[in-house]
Amino acid sequence: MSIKEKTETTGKGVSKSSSSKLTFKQRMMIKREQLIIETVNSLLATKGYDAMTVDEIADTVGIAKASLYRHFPSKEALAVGALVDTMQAGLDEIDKINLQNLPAIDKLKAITQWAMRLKLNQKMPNLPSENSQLREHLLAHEKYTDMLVIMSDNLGEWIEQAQQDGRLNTELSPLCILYTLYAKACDPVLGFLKSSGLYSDDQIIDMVTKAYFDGVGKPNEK
Amino acid sequence: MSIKEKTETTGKGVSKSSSSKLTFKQRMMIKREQLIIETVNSLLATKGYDAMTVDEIADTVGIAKASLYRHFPSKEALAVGALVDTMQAGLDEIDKINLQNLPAIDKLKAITQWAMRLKLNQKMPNLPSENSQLREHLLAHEKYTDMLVIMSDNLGEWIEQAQQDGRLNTELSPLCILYTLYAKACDPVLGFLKSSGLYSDDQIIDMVTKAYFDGVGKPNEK
DNA sequence: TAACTTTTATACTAATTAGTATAAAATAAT
DNA sequence: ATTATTTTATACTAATTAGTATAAAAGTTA
Repeated sequence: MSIKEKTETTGKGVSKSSSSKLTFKQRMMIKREQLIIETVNSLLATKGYDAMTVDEIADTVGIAKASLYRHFPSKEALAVGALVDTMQAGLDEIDKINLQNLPAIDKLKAITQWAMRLKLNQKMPNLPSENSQLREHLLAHEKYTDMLVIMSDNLGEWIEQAQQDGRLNTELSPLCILYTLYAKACDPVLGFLKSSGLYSDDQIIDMVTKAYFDGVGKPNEK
Repeated sequence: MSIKEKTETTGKGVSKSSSSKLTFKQRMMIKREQLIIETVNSLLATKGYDAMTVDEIADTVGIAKASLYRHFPSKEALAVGALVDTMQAGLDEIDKINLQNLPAIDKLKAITQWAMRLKLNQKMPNLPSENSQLREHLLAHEKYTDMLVIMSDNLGEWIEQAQQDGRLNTELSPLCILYTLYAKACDPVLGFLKSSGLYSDDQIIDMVTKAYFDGVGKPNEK
């Protein structure tokens, strides 16, 4: 491999900031890396990290394992790459929502529903379990933690604004609301309701949104 | 091993119905089986099925692996045993609650809080992920599915009663409420709030109960 | 003490799987 | 066409781990 043509690999992706001058090869590289990430996200969503094998990823993507390892140096790097990608998608969505001039409460509903739809489509990776190797790695990964902080700051602002607007329960601390909001992204209820076959995705999202914001208790008298 | 003294093993436990005439050995057997189950539940709660190893279980219990396999024939049987045990504890708790003459809504709060406390104490086993081997095994295990049906029927009655009492949101289907209730037993929010170090267990349970029944939205004006 | 049972420590097997090495095949570049 | 590069298929290593075999140690019963 000539130095001139050396492309950025190992999941860092071909840096998007390096102008629009990309060779055909680099384009293909990016395209395939996206496909890999999507596959890993799907497998993380359905099977979880431990049960997902690298051979399986390669087979699903349709490339040789050796090629996979030219993009990402390890299974953990694959998972981290997928989680970072999903986090970035969340940040992008937050930016998009911030462009519209909505009340804070509606911004919160919008991002919650975005996450739930991802989960329903089995594209939301499962969080690694509490004491896992992967979790430690994730929290040691600066890019990921940076993104997590940015997202939490942004959601935190929305939450505090919504409380000031009198649209969020002020008996609950912002931290508690933040965590419960994150939890919607991995809520098993969505999958259960879906597999019941009784509801459309939209109905499910509607129900769970109501349950979350209005509570399951005391009937809603409109 | 003489036939006379053959004790029930393999996780079925020494049948409690077989009178109170138990030899010392049988007592020890039961005692140890309980210890094993507790250990497995704790490991399932903290690490999950895949990351939990049989050697680890044996070490934690403090017995040899061979002895472990005299109680349970496989790793899956260990996990199923632990899940059945937790399910039984839930059914026992439901019976206990049914003895008190509470409004249905308070029964629902009571069982929810019982489950959350178990989770906070890291004794609530994590549900196996959607497409896992263990899940299939569980759903093929008659005892477990029977218990699940009994529990769901009982909770379903409470839910419908509470809706008739005007204490549960009637916009939500009983099925949706049932699933969200089950989800409280594995809600990651509890662990997050705990690890923040800001709240006592009671405070956490109080907050999450409020969030669940009253909703995070629209402030509670009492 | 002597006969019997259970537990333990240890070492093994067989299966799985992350990651690597290599040579052939395919693709691209000149 | 020829050269350089990349991908692929295949096979391998090394580590992990579920489950078993075995003989010594510990405990129980008579």
